Amino acid sequence: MHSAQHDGASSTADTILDAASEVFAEKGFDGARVDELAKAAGVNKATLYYQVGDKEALYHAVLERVFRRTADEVEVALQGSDDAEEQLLRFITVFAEATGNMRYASPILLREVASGGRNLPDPAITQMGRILGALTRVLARGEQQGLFRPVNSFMVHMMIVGSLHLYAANEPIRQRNALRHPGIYESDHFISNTEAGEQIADLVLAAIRYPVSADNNKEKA
Amino acid sequence: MHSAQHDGASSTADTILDAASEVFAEKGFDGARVDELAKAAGVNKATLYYQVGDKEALYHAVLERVFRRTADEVEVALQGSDDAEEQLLRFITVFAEATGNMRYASPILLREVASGGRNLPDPAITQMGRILGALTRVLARGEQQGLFRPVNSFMVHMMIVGSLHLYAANEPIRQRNALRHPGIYESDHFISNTEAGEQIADLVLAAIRYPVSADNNKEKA
DNA sequence: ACAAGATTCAACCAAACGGTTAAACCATAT
DNA sequence: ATATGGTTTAACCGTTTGGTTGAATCTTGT
Repeated sequence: MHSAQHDGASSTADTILDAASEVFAEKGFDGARVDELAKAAGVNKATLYYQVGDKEALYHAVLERVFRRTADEVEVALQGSDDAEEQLLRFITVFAEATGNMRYASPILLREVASGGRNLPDPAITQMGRILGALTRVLARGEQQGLFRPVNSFMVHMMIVGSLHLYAANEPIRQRNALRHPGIYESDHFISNTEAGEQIADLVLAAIRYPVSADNNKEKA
Repeated sequence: MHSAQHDGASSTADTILDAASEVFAEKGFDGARVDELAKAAGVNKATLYYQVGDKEALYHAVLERVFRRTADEVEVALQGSDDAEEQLLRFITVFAEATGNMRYASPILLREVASGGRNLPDPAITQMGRILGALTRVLARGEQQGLFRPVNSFMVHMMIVGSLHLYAANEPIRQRNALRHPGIYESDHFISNTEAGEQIADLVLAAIRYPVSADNNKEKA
């Protein structure tokens, strides 16, 4: 191998992918300029074409990588437990953590859905399928165990993914809205992504779990 | 008024806004071409500039209109009932209907959130606030009435809006995924937007309602 | 030390883009 | 009839854009 890349060290291509993830998240595919992508990665534009390919190839690579990472984290988190409730809790909190840490994930996902998957390559769809599959298995197990009531697992997936991505991506708008109303501070609008995950987990569990008893639950609040 | 517009008839500007809503939904602000916007409206490009203004002004007008329409429908739906549970049900189903009918609404919303509100004018934020405000009042009333447990109403808003917009905008990807797996047909992935609204309403109600009794609920499934 | 391939770069290009212009069109009032 | 002002249009323009090129510069095997 005549590559400049040493073992373990991050290659030029990785540097480009990292930078491109943030630029694409901020500007979207059409809004991002190739000059800007190159500049953000600190390489010449021709280097970008040499290392990754054209703008579309770069975008595809970014997409697959972000979904693969999320899917990996989720699948790992579900190992080592066979209690469905525990697994569901882990699924949601780990998903929330992942989207909170990869700040570019939510904007990219939302834009891609909005465009009808116009630039979504098949490998990226496969990664999304891994995430949905994991949740579906957890819900099925919970139903078998008599813990969860039967639900449309795809809609539960929409609830979890939709609320957490929307909340994470929302942040700039929430900030701006707070500036518009300097008098009042809505603490509900500014919880961390982790807290958001916990609250969504609480709500989703309450939504699908067979209730235990009316009096028990009232005390939780 | 020397305008060519007669009472009630739709003006050239309205025609442009209608067409632009669909083009912007499909392509996004950066992806939409002004020539394309003009062609979709059936007018000359200069007419578009004369009637509405530049590309950004057109986009702003589209945004405010779509959020205003949704907010109007939601607020109307809540009138004529003072039962919080009934109101919450109406909120969700009407919201689902509105996003289902205005097919451009979900892509536009998702893209705008993804971009951090970069092109979001203050009037549009005001409209979003009307929708959130309506839900917040319903939840507060339900809590007062002893029907709902105390929850972060912003996160409940994220759940409802996120899941329904994500589901609606998702459709092309679901279709494509179905083609990728011709053997299996996942009926859960292809319910109508109305049905999706009903399922989300069911889940959200279960999430925030004080449970009545374990045995009662098991029979509902 | 040197050959050879891998990698990076500044400069360049054609096409596409958002926006403008001056002229034409059309309905109405007098 | 014709003047008036709102409205529409084809043609045009300067800039930006994604992508390319050939030369320069590293890296490695011998």
